[in-house]
Amino acid sequence: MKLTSKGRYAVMALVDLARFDNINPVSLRDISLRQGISLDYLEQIFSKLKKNEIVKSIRGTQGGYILNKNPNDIKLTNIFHAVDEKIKTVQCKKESKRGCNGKATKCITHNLWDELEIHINTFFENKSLKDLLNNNKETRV
Amino acid sequence: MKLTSKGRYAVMALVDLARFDNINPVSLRDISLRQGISLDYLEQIFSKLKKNEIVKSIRGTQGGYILNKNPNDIKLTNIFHAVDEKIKTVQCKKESKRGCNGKATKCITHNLWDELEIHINTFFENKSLKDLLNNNKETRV
DNA sequence: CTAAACTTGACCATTTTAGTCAGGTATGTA
DNA sequence: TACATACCTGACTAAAATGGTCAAGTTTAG
Ligand code: FES
Ligand code: FES
Repeated sequence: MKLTSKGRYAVMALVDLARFDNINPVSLRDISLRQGISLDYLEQIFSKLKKNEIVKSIRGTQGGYILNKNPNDIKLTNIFHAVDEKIKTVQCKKESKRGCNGKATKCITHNLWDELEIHINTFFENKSLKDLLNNNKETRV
Repeated sequence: MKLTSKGRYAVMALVDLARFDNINPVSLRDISLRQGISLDYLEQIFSKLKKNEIVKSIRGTQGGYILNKNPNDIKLTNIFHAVDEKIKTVQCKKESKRGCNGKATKCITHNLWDELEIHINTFFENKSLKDLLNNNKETRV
């Protein structure tokens, strides 16, 4: 059970972006340098963030990305969803009536994993980009 | 972020075992049939559970496995640890002072992932095999 | 007009996962 | 004592996921 770097980088990059986007759009190049993430990889990630309306892009020289929402309204859930970082604890398809073993009933641990998934998602729903900014300022002082 | 089937099967098999081990040891063959898990794969898993003193084995005809502890004392944490199902949210080495980007300080999201890891582990520490048995009985009624 | 920066899509090496396979060894029962 | 049952061990591997790179654009400020 581990986090993929896609989700990790997405959050990292957005925190960086949120810090600097007050004045000008922020270029991926800058984020790449500051956070040590490959530029090509960042492009993939931001393409998805844009499709999900979390950021806006500005083309041309001096272009870059800016947030499309208030940091307080961008939850980790939104970010993870955007870059396909899925929380998958159950093996079966949730909608299906069949269990993961192919039987007609759900397996004996199905409810447990479902509970776990809710537990984790709760964490993500309660964290916004704003929280991370504050948190980071605190630890800086 | 997903659970591997090693962890999932381990818990599934142990719940099955806990239900039937009152009278006789339970053979992997039976668990395999009831839960639809490959026998060869179960053997790998139980080898680890045994090394970690979660189950005991009885060889020969009519042999099988029995729990080595009270179901109330077997937490999900113990099971996951035994089969190497690790929760890995941070990228960096925790003990190291360096960040995941190779820099001298921890990255701006490190604290967040650490918090997440604690959040998940709390869930596992508070769930015992006993809870799962009860839970399952309840949903059966 | 040109350099900076976004855009798109194909491609790929490595690692992890989820097992299988092939041999054992121990022991209760007939 | 034979033999079937069930544990035990380690090597092997196909398929999927991961974590990127590479190439070839388009857009626009200056
Ligand atoms: S995880 Fe849903 S049926 Fe097993
Ligand atoms: S996750 Fe620990 S430094 Fe980035």
